[in-house]
Amino acid sequence: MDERRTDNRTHDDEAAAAVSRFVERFAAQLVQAGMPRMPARVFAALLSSEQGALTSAELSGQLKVSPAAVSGAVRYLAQVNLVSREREPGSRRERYRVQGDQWHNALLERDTSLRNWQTTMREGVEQFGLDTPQGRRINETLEFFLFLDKELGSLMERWAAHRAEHLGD
Amino acid sequence: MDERRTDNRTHDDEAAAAVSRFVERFAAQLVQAGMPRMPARVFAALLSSEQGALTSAELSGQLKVSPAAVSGAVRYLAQVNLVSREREPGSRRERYRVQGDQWHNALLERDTSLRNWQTTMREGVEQFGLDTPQGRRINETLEFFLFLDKELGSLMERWAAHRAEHLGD
DNA sequence: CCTTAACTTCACACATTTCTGAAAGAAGCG
DNA sequence: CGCTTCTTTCAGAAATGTGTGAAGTTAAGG
Repeated sequence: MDERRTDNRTHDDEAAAAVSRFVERFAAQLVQAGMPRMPARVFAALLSSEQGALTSAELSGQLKVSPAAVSGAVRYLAQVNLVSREREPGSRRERYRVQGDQWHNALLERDTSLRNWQTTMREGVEQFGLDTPQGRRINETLEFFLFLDKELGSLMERWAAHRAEHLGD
Repeated sequence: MDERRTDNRTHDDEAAAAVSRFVERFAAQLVQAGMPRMPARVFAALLSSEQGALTSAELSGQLKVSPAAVSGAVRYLAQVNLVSREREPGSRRERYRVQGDQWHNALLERDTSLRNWQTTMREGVEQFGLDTPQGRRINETLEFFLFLDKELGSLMERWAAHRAEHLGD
């Protein structure tokens, strides 16, 4: 691991490879958590980029995939509010940026997902009735989701506070 | 266990179909949350069953899949601690049971998953260093996971309390 | 022991998902 | 306008995932 100042070429390659290793590991974890592969890789690359933003071409080059793949991945990420698209003024290039702190929120998927669970569970309770073991079991799950919905709100508030305090204003 | 009435047949079929509809909807939601298809269906069926437990044969019949498929699904579910296997004493039958309340915990994946995130993020911070924007960004994510780890503990305690009060005694 | 029921493993077929190359679509700039 | 550059769409190829039948493994019960 003794990399002297031989020349910039190998040095840069090393660095790029190291970044790539982290990106792929990060992406793998996102995949495990249920995110499709390419969106995961794109997101990890963005988060690991200096500006927190990259162009389509940069992503395409760095991840060694076609522009088409990047396009699809970005569409997905934008849909779940993990990246925003910006037009660079004076160029046709589009720049994709990670939503700095909102991605923590997204991880807990509070918005729609939780509500969907609630309605599904409510239907189950209705169907089986509280006079059956199944009904009561499913009702408990419903209550759990209601509880979560309530609690996660204040949890994120506490996070915002913690964050402000720790990382400075 | 026996057929008495003439209309029992249609009545039972109705009921079974209704259960099936709920099971499939439930399963679909689990799939959307990242669970493989067959494990999702098996889990939903178990949770919707009267005893919260079914045998391999019952699952196979109810879900209209081969025993092999059930086997694979159960292996997955056991691995993520969503079901436990029980041997029925006087028989070769195996019985799979939902982990009553522990599945709520599992949903929040506190155990291993969160730790894995932490180590991945730590590696990222180390690699980029806190003197880079990337490093700081990833560090913030690391802090978020540490925060979550801490908070989810007390959240689940509160849930246990809420639950005991509401359904307990 | 041997039989047999119950579950598991494995190789393969079928389906779905995911990525690519090609072509069409937008938007700056001369 | 029309040229050029970047992005998106789309059909299809490649990769992955998923479920089945058949053979293998384990253990109950004669």
